[in-house]
Amino acid sequence: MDDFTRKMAQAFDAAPIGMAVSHHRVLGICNTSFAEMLGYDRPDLLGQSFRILYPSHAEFDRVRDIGLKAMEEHGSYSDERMMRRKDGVPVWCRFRARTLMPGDPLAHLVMSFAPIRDQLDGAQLTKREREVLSGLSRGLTSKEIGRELGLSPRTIEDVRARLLRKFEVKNTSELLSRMSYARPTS
Amino acid sequence: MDDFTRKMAQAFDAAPIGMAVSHHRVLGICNTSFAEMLGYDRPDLLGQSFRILYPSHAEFDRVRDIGLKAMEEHGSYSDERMMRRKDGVPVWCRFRARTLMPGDPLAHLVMSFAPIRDQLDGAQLTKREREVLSGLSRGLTSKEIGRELGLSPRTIEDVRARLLRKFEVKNTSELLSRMSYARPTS
DNA sequence: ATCGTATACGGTATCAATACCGTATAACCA
DNA sequence: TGGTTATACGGTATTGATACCGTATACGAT
Repeated sequence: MDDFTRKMAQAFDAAPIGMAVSHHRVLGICNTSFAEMLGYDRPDLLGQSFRILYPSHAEFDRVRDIGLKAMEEHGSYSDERMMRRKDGVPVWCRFRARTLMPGDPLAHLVMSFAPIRDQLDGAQLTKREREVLSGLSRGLTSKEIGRELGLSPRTIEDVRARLLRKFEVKNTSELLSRMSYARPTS
Repeated sequence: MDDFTRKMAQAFDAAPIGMAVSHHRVLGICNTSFAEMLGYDRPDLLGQSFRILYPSHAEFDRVRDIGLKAMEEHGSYSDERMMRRKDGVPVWCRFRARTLMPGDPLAHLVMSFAPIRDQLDGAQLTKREREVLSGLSRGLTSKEIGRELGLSPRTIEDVRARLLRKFEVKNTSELLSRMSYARPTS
């Protein structure tokens, strides 16, 4: 066996980002990061439909055609989407895909999934935390976010402090550099 | 050779995100996306020092120890950094790394590179601005960045202010959230 | 039922960030 | 040659962030 092939396979497996290959929305192979990100043991995923990795059947249907045109034209596509962990917890991901068959993109897809909150390890954000994070990413002060949400600035500082603890970061700048963006989902 | 290995190698190669493996800062293997992102033909990269992929020797030295501690503790590290294309154009990237040897992290690294934006609103970052931005994304204060770069904290504040003006943002938090790839540009 | 956590708010103290004022040098460009 | 920008540094003044102290309610889990 070719040494390069072996090394590339090892790199795929150990990649610091979730990766998977699908054929017509059925998972062919994936790496360790991918299985871990979604809370599965890898063998349980092989051959499964991607249906189980989305929050709902509707969402699964919805994302199918998204990006099809881009992949037919450019061979690749990227967006942000919600995935569903085995325990039901939603995971926001930066999703990237490249098709190996531009004529029928879904026939052979190579995808990468980068969890947006990669330092959090299972903890999820509360509604308040998402709301505050949204304000912070827009450069608002605690006072301004408080006004926006109808709360005392002190409360915003509490939430902010909780975010810093959760992510084990020193300040808001480091927090935002670890996150992409957060919008309130409810 | 088993079929899985072959498929994983193909997935590595065709991944929609730049990937590379290094041994003590020398590139072992990389995929097509990685070579394309940096403007090289892949064969020209194999066996090369990562030095040529950074904007300067100083930058190359500077990023070496960043994240070492995190990798010793958690096995992985992630930040945002500037890479240098073959034609000299800087590329701002989301960088992720996992080490296969936590005792000596640089000995065997698997990395992914996701370009954040090809041009930052037309604004080119100077060397100083990149250095300061790097510190800010790690949560350092002006005083700490000044120490790291051997400059007065006042100078760091000047550079920081220039960054805020360039990107038309209110504060450092908004700056760093705009630098994140996942945030839709306004 | 008690524990932990999220929520919400008050105070105080300290440090950091930001915005101004100023000077100065060096580089580059029209 | 003058104009612009980046670099580098000093001062001061104000606002913001962060870390503590405290209280209180609500809710879910063990």
